[in-house]
Amino acid sequence: MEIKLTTYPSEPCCNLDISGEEQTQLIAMFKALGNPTRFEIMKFLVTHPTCITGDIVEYLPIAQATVSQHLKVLKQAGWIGGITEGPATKYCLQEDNIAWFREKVGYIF
Amino acid sequence: MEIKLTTYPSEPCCNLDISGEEQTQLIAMFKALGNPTRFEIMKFLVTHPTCITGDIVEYLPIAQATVSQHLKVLKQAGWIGGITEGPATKYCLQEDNIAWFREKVGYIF
DNA sequence: CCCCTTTATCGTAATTTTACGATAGCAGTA
DNA sequence: TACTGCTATCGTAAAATTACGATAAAGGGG
Repeated sequence: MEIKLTTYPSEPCCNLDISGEEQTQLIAMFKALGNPTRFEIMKFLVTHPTCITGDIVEYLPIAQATVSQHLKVLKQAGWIGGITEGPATKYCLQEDNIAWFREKVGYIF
Repeated sequence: MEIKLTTYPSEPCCNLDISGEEQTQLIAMFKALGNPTRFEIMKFLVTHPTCITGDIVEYLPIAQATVSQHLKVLKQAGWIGGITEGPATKYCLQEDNIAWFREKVGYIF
């Protein structure tokens, strides 16, 4: 027979069990994705792996300098990585960090 | 026998298959959590369900007005809900929205 | 009704973010 | 070496965010 508690403590819908460096890293990733332009860049990279900066500039309605700045934010947050390829830079999703994000979010929510 | 492709298209590590209103909502939730103070408020609410604003003000080293502002952001993003209880306001996690967030993130990553 | 408690909002200052044009740097090519 | 193409960085302006004190609003107690 199952005994059910009808009073507190009730089961919280998430634990948010994270702290320190990991929390800082996760917050940085949240912050980076909390911007429509950067989210679009991420989506573009899913369908256009290893594309170069110019491809993204061509795709988005914003200036090249702004795109470069957003790419820097995404890179520093760990979402993407850039590889210099001649005069261009090829960007791609940082799969290991994305996997880490997926696991952490899956655990704390 | 399994045939393995060694060239593109390779399997992307996430699909980010979202758009429109849902994407806007998700970005707003990312943005709201992309702030250390607001993240701490969320963590506090996990361990202190239905606490009032004053409890959070007491816990955090920032002014009451600032806390109230952060609570507003979290509420508008859908993370929390507030119930007026006499002169005070009881805040709690918005479980349904959090569940939605968990499912969406689980799907697109 | 007056006061006290609690919280949201207002006004404002400092900081950060976002965006752009201009420029510099770097790799490849003629 | 000069030139072209591509991208990062610089300088700067506009907008948004963050933080605070002061004030207003609203509920409950005397």
